[in-house]
Amino acid sequence: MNMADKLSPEQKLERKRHSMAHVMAEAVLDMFPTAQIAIGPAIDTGFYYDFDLPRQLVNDDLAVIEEKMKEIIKSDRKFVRTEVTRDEAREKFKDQKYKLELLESIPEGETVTLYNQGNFTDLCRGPHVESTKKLDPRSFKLMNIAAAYWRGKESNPMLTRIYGTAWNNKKDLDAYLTKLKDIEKRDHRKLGKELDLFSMHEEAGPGLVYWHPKGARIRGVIEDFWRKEHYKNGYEMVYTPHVGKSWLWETSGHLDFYHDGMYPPMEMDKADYYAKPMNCPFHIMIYNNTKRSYRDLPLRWAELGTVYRYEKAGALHGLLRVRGFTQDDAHLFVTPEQVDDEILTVLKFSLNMLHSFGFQEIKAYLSTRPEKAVGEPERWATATEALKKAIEKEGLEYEVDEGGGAFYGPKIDLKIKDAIGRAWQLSTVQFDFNLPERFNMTFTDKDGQEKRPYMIHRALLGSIERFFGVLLEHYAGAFPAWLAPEQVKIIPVGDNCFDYCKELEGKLRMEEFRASADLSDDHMKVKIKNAQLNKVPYMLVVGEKEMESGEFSVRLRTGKQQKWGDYDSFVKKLHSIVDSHQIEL
RNA sequence: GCCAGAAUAGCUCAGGGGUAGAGCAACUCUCUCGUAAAGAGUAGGUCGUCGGUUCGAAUCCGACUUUUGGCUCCA
Repeated sequence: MNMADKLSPEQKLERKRHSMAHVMAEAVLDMFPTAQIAIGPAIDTGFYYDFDLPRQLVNDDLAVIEEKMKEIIKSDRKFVRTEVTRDEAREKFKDQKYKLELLESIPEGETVTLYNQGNFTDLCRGPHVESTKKLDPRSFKLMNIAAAYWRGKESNPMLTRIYGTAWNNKKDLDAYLTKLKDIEKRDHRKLGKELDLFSMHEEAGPGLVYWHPKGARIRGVIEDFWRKEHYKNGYEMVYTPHVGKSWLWETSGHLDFYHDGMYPPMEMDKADYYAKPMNCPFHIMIYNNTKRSYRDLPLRWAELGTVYRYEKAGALHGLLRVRGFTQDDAHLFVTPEQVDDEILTVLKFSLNMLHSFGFQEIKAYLSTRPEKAVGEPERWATATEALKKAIEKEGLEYEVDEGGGAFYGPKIDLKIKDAIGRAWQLSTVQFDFNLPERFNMTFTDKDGQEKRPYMIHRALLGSIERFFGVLLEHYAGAFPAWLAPEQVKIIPVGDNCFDYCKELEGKLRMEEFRASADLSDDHMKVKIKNAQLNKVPYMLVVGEKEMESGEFSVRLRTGKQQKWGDYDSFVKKLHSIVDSHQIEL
């Protein structure tokens, strides 16, 4: 019986991908005999291999390497495994400095193995397919050339990495390539430009977002909803400054530990002011403004607080990673007895919020105490237990990241899956044992003792910018009616209907719908096309027929026609869809 | 920050050592139209910025800015 038969389909595919990496290395060495080879593992969608090459690669090289790989695959080369001694391996790779380094890092006592196919031998744990004929020459594609540091360390030499994608067959490869195209079509940067939602400006600073009127409308809807829900759920809103004197950041510890992530200070009146990278210290200032009693707790203070963080230039990415963004932040200050209830409540709230925006598939990640941590172990235990109980009570699927918490407290992160199955982290609920100490926060308990409250930091959407980017990609720009920047486009058939359409627009606006009549002198078909391209959910085409009968036929952005009756029933129907936040049109 | 690619009209893009092109959008005029593109015309660019090479640079070279993909997947 063949070993391979016992492998799961995933393991088999991984083996193929890893073997592909070796095939690619052979092709590259054939092209550049003096190349140094580093590592070449299988990854989620294929494989890569890192090389130190005598010259820079250009995109055209990929096609050449790809052809060579196909030849190698077709020539049916066996993958041969050999066990060798360390000295034999050292001799074999005497010209390959990276391989020698890897060899040294293999623990004593572990068997050293080589894999050979054709003209290529690699220091490798394996396993591999038996022969290149098990690989489908049409199942892979070299994707891009990238740079990577040797062993991922910035101080190490830079290597050339070639990424390839590989699948079981051509069909799977094509499906993957189609998916990539879909991802490209959904790209929030592209949609943001096409739908005129936001922009960034190099003259005015990278990573800083400008919300255009249509983007601002959507953001406004999100924020209004967010505020309303928070009031319903027992929160109060606070507003705090955008800058604070260094005292604040020294006390919070940010200047010690988070200095690199902060914008540099502005000097004024001989004091240094910093743009806030977080809202927490400000909320604590409000807490500490008066003496607090256990009767006051829990306190739940929320703020759409705009923060500024220095992100590495190379890390910036559309709305998903920016330098100025608005957190949907809140801090909960609770007594020890309230922790369990409070955590459960905030988790439920968070799930409801995510559901409202159309995210149904949600997974939790619990991060526990790392080795270096502040705060008494009992508090950590209480907090971690509360988080875990809440997740389990909600029946959420979850993973535990042991020791993965921040030094100041355990946390739950929630990740949603979008329309095409990608995971995004949005919500986070995080205990903080550090700041209450540093700011000496207290409350007076029943017994007259001054005690330390538990402080919980939480964001449901994460940041508005990032959330908006994720939403945009999730819906591919076609927002549900309640979020759409424009809900109804009124399209006159001819200019004899303009007055009527104008009147209709006014009436719909009085109903608080975002509606407008297209009174340009374009032809009707063009108006429909424009509304369609703008992904306006509902189009009312109004001509003599409608003016006479008072009955409307609604064109959905899907192209479907619907009979919604007269004006009153149209309004009623639209209200029911919008007010209930219905996702479908 | 580091490596590599990119930057041409509002947008999408072509071109390329001899001085700038298309489509769409904009503007003007004509058409008044029944569910995704009516016709004609006009205008629009220091070819990202700064420097260098050259008789001549948008084109070649360098720096900078912005942007894209990487820099997490471990023999």
